[in-house]
Amino acid sequence: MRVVKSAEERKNEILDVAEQLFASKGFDQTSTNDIINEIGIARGTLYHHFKSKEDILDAVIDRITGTLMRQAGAIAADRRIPLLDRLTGSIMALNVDSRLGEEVMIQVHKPQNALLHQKMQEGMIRGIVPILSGLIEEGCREGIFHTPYPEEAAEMVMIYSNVAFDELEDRSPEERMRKIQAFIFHTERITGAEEGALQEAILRIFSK
Amino acid sequence: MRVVKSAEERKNEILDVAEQLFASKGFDQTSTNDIINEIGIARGTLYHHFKSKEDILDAVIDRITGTLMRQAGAIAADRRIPLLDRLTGSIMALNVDSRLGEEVMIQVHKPQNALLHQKMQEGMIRGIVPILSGLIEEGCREGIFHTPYPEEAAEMVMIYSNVAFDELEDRSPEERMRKIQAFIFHTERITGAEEGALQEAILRIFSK
DNA sequence: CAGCGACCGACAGGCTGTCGGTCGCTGAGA
DNA sequence: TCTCAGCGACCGACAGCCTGTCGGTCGCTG
Repeated sequence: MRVVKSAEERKNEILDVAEQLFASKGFDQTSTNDIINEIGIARGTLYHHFKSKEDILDAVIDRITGTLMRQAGAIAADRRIPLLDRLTGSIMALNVDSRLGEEVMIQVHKPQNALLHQKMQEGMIRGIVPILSGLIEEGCREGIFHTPYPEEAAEMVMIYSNVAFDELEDRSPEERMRKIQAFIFHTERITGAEEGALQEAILRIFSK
Repeated sequence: MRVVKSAEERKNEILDVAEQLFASKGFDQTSTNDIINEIGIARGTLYHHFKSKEDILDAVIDRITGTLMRQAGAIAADRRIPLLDRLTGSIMALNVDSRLGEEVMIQVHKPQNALLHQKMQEGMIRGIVPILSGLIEEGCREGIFHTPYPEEAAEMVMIYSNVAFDELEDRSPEERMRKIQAFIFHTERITGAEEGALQEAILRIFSK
């Protein structure tokens, strides 16, 4: 049967299904047949809306990173919140909640999803680093942070949290806690914050 | 024509060709046909020696990371060299020379080679982090470094250098220099070294 | 000369992307 | 209000790849 929808509606429908399948099986293991069978459209329709399978992946990632960046950006720009809390808050916004990409985030780390992971990481870094480095610069002017390399500092923090927390899934709770503690400690050192300052900010967020 | 070789010889022949092809075209873009045509063997022969295409990739990566790790390990263990020089030396051994994997290293960063890149990174981290963290612990005992998290410090330094220097290829020389300076600066901060200490060690290496 | 293991190549089954053609919807003109 | 042309969403067969399998061959060695 032939059901016509607007291009935008159909595109989103494809992205929804693709995101779900990529998340549960990985990109390589998901065939375009899986996608079109799930939706009930023909091969031609899929390729009418997207020029390749990888094009679909890119669009899925754009949607997710866009959402994450908007959330992080909103926190970073909210001047009612103390600066340190904005920094920790926007980093945490990337690794936790975010309803939309949640499933993807869980599966993203499997070895099979290398392309997904890499593209996502690239997109995140491009989008988030400027936000974080803005916060760090602001902190330098306020005397909270001290570093001649705010941008690279942001980059280092982002990259580490992205890669290292991937392998956290299958660790013991103690190990996880240690890694997180270490991450906070190193972020303080890199940004030149006072020791324990970020730690406090994080406790402040959780106590709410 | 039928040429019989020992299993080991044939395996290495396959790995040599695969490494070269993966490096120049990427893993996904290299078909098993490319490999067997280049060597002049049949499909069955390839699958007699390796159980899958990915198995070949794993073997290629093992060879490369093994070589790099041996080099870095040798430097790290050479007690005739000052500790700081051993640290910088073993990190540098991973990103520069290494004749064998050179071509691969150049192409590894292309977006298409995501799987190659990720597997390589994982292997490197697993192998190098213990070496570096050993050096850092040693430095802590000597009073050169100061950190409660030597292992995570090593991890952070390794991950960053692996990811961030990927995108360095297409930057201006000034930007590169800045990134490298920043990396050294942050490594000092993370390890709790005196500011400028690593910088000096690196200059010492290059001046030879 | 037997047996092992390196080697062969046809084949099954799956994949992506293409292309000529169909059909529903919309809006302009009668 | 009716008609009809054109646009764009949609279809599905097909070409041309791909990986991995399997029964069988043949060289070497003891």
